[in-house]
Amino acid sequence: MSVTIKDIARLANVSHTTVSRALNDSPLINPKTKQRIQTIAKELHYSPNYSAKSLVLDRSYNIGLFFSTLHSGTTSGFFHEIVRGVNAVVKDRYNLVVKGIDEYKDFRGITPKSFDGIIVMSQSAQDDPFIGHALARGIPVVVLNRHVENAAITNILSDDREGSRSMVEYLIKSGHRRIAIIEGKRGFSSTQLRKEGYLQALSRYGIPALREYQAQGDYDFASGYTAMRQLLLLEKKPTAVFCSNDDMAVGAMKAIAEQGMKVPDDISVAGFDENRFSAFLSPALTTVKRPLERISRKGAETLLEAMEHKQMRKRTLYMNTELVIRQSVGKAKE
Amino acid sequence: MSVTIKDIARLANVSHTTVSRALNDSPLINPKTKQRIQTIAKELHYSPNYSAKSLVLDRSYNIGLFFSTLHSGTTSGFFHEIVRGVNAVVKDRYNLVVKGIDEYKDFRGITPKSFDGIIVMSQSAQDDPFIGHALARGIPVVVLNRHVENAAITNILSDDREGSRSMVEYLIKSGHRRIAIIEGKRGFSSTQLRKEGYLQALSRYGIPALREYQAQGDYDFASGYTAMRQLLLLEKKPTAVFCSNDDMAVGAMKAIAEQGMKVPDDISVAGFDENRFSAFLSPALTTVKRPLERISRKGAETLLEAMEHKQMRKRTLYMNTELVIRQSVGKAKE
DNA sequence: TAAAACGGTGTTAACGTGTGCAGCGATATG
DNA sequence: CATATCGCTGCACACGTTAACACCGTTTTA
Repeated sequence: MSVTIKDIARLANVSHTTVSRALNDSPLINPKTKQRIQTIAKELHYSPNYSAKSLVLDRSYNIGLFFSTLHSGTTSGFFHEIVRGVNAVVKDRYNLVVKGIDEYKDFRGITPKSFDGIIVMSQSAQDDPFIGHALARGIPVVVLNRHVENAAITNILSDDREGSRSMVEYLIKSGHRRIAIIEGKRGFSSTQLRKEGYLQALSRYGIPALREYQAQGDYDFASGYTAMRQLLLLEKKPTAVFCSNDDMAVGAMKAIAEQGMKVPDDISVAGFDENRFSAFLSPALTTVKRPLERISRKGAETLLEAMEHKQMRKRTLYMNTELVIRQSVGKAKE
Repeated sequence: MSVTIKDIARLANVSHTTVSRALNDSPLINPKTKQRIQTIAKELHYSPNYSAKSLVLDRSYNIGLFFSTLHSGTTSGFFHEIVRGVNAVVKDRYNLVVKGIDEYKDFRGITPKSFDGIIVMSQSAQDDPFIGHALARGIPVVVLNRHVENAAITNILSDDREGSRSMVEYLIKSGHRRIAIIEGKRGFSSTQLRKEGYLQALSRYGIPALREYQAQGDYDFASGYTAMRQLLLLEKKPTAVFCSNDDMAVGAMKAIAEQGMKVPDDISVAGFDENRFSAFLSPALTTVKRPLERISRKGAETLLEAMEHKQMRKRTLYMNTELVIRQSVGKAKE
């Protein structure tokens, strides 16, 4: 069927051991023999059987990239950016296996023999059993996007609380006092942190946090729309809305437009994430940039390094968020 | 280190052969022994070494999902939807390896031993060497999104030409005569097909296809914006613009708004793809729905089936596109 | 000049599974 | 009662690769 090192050995009149060494560029082998073997291998289009390599070398050549879910709450832009960032680092050195944690009935398949390392893009504490399992099995783990207290994990994330606080402070400095929030998916830690930032900003400026200005969303377009409609029903409408992500901001702007109101003249809208489309909305969206590509690259690099040294350091890396000021936020009128 | 069938065999006082059979639920084994072994295995948290299984069973447990590229021209919504669709079928039966073809320097790593099957989400003829390689190695291949003439390939795609033709016909029926197109990424076959549909529609209604109404894009938001700006510079502005995907339609709408014009009153905009956000734009985008999730699910199912029967049928499946009429297209004025 | 070192190659076992075949005792058959 | 059948289990090998160790002829060293 497919050609093995034994086939090459036969043709080169050497043992398969010599072939193995030659192809792995071992210094033990005579350069001329090595050359001869390598050309034969090339002619036969030899390529190693990775299952066999895996078995003896005890490496799977797989890296797992796990999302809490591939569905609700994981936006397309987010997903795309992460996969892209990780793959850019991993290249063709490893197979990148992309999965949603919620696709697994049990985690028996998650073993050190199947995954040389794992990156978890974690949204909520629901992922902890998964992370714990991987860790217990001795697999090097990097957790992105969420802080997890543990002995042997590197965390890489943006400081969402800081980011949303500075955004809401920006709204306040623009004169807004009636500021609403559309929250993210319930149970996601990013939801919690962004909310906290919002509350902190209000509290710093002595603005009371009104319950009716806090609307639940789930990070999807539709939820932003629905939540905004609710907010617009209020007697004392907010003059500014902080949306916990850009997708919901799109939905919110839709709801506003439907009422014949204008952004930012009648109401200001701010987002979070800096999606690719945000600059191309009308008006362009003022938002908080989260360095997702950097986070994922750094995560992949950290993992590869740890895999090499067989040592994962416990540490937490924060990547700075950044205010992106565009046109969707204006000065408050009154 | 980790527990193997031999460890279990020792504890159960049987040979590892018996353990192997018991765990694979072979009818040869006495039910009581089987039961005993299975409980021991469970207690020890045994999970098979897939590298070893792979070696002897000659299966990798990997399915490759390859995109032409993970970068320019592959939109986030598209990417997300495909990965989601395929994973929904594959579940935890296989590892889904997600890669961009352009990440490979050479294809030596693409062998039947590394991939039990491959799904190619193909955008252009540039992928043909890759597809040819996989085929030559005897790997079952399903190609989505593009038609490839070959002996042993199943193609699954939407009829983009048909879709764009019916969209442009809809524009014409709405009274438009000066209809522009913003094309997709150069070299992508979808770009070509959608253009053809546009031209066919015009020709059917005897409307001349003007060169200055055909603007180049690359499927990204920014390119839609830039292209639309060009179109708005024309003396005889188009009254309707067909954008080859929804992302570019967003960019185009931005450019229109910047000129103080309104959609659809001053100019109509149509898209293609039916992205998640399209309903939430203002105005909501009239577009062509491409059944991406269905395509990817069907692709995955077809592949799995072919892998089981070790037989890939040559055939081409077309999935219907669907006109989604919303508010971004209006009646022509004059 | 004998012994040690060296460069290059082969022998053999190992990694953890699955499987063809032989073997065993108990039961059914002639 | 001898033989065939049946149900269950184990032996031995295979999959393709790497690696510890042995080996052997040549060169260096004492």
